[in-house]
Amino acid sequence: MTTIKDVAEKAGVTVTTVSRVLNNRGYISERTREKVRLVMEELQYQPNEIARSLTRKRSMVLGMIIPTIAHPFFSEMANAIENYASGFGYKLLICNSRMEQSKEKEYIDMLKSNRVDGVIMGSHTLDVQEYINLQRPIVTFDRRIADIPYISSDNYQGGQLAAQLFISKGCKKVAIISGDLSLDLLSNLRTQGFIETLKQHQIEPIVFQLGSDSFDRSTYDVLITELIEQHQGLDGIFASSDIVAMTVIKAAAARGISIPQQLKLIGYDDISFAELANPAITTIRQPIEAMSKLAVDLLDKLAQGEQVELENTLPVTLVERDTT
Amino acid sequence: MTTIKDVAEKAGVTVTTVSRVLNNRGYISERTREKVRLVMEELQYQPNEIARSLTRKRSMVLGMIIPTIAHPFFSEMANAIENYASGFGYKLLICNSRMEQSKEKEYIDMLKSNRVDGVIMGSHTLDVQEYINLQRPIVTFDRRIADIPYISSDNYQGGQLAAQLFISKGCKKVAIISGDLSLDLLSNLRTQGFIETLKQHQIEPIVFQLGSDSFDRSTYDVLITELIEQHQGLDGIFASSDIVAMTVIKAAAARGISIPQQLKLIGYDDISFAELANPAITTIRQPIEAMSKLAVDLLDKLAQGEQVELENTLPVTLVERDTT
DNA sequence: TTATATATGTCAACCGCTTGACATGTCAAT
DNA sequence: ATTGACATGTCAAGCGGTTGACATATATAA
Repeated sequence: MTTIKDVAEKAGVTVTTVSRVLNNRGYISERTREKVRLVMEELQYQPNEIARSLTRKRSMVLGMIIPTIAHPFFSEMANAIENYASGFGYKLLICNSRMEQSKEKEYIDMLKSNRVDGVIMGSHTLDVQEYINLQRPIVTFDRRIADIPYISSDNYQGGQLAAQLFISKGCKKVAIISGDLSLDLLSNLRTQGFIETLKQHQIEPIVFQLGSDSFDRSTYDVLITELIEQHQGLDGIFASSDIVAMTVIKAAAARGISIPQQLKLIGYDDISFAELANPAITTIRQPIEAMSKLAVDLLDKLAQGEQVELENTLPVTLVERDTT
Repeated sequence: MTTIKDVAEKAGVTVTTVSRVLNNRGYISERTREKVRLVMEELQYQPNEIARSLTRKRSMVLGMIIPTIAHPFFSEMANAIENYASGFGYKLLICNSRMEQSKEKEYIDMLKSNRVDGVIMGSHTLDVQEYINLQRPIVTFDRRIADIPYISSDNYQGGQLAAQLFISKGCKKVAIISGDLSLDLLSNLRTQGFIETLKQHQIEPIVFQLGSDSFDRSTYDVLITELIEQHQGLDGIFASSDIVAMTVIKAAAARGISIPQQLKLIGYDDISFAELANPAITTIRQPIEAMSKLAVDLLDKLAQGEQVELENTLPVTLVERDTT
């Protein structure tokens, strides 16, 4: 590959000069600048970013550790992050932890070794200490860890909104399908908001926990079928994600339960499939785009040594479609 | 950050020795090895991979350029690729071209500058030459470009399978919703296989092209509604992707057309949502996992300077569910 | 005329690690 | 006593760029 030296020689200048046009610093006449640019073109010169990263001590790479990019919520988020971050010149490294501690640890070390400029944590199986040892800008999604800035949507509000909708529709016997409540995740506030709001209206919801392995869809249907069969007469289900909601739709259809007539259903996330589902899912929309931008902005600020807000909670909105 | 020098000093050896235990080369006594390892632990030493990449001339990074990671087909593929590639020690850089030439070009240059060890191209808006200029291992999906190895599923066979299923179900008036046939994509062979097979049975399918911007879902419903209304009495639709199929389901439901009774529907890809849809979609399954592995294997071989097969077509399978 | 901004060059250290060349020393086997 | 495998060290160049220090030359403004 052609190096800066090759360019310098061919252009009849020194590497310092070439470096100057490359980085726009120091004095350079338009003449020289053009000459150098031309040679770069001719030689198809691409500066070696690895070498640059080494000296600059900035890799311009962001790492994102998530359970799996195959999950639409994460893939939509990764998409938004990459789109926005690329505007800053950042690249995005994807790491699928598969919710395994060992993988998560490996990735953290890897990102550290690769001197990424920031880490976005969307998978949280490790102890607090491991994250802190990262020693570089980091933000988490939906989990509060020590002094690490976190981003989340207003889960409590999400629960409230869902509850209020059920109430306004006159539901009497409702259930919430939650994630693993024993995990220290902010998303569990949804359940809290949901329950508390319903209680104010003298309704005691059934709480149904989906295992901790909640990114594994294969067990969903069995569990959800179980829920529906054990609790006849349910007239409202608040699912912890749109994917779970889709499974509920299928389970209901299989039993001849009509949605929304007999059973009302609310999802969570508003991934693009929520609208595509049949019937289209009423859901609590997380502001994925805004959360993604915020993540990048925070990391960028942290990288510049700026202080940032630790708690970043964005509002959710109810998107009513055809399941309520 | 602690460097190899710090480790060497603290362990009372030279950097050469530390480098030796790091890379497992040369003679090293178990004693020294342990001593060095211990110091690494204590100092929380993480070798700077950027520096290593610079000398080794291998970044251990793979780049993947796709229209958008938000599309389930690509996110599932990225997931499979990342999972498999991480076993080789490769990291995955995601690039969303959004089907824009300028972005695609930028990413190609970026990957070149970052000296990635391989590129997976799933977005093809540029001229052949641009890809060749990349000068490093590259594989493409679903497009044949000069001497670049490509991977694709057997699209023609996919079209055949769909056609045969319609025939066996006794469909008489069928349509295919294809992508942009003017693009030089192997996926267009689906249409060919479909049409040719049907013609052998004296059926002339209606071919309906979805614009080239086929990763933009927003226009789907209007177009598909149009198709259904303009061609009353359709009893079979072969959609170019499961997502399109989901839109067909909705459009049909909105018009009271029952699937599969009145209209049979076959999707393509078998993304995980195909099964989750209501009704579950009968589809042509692309072997995403196998294709992904193959991509990594090919790149890895190319990186080692080995020769690889240029044409890599993997068989598809029909997965019959509830829409046929 | 003098001061100052502009334009370029030379030189060399540095980023953190790898690696080849070569020297030296230990220890066990012959 | 000799040989050779093993263990470690020293030295230094190289990967491709960046950057500060300093020198010099020209052009322009005061």
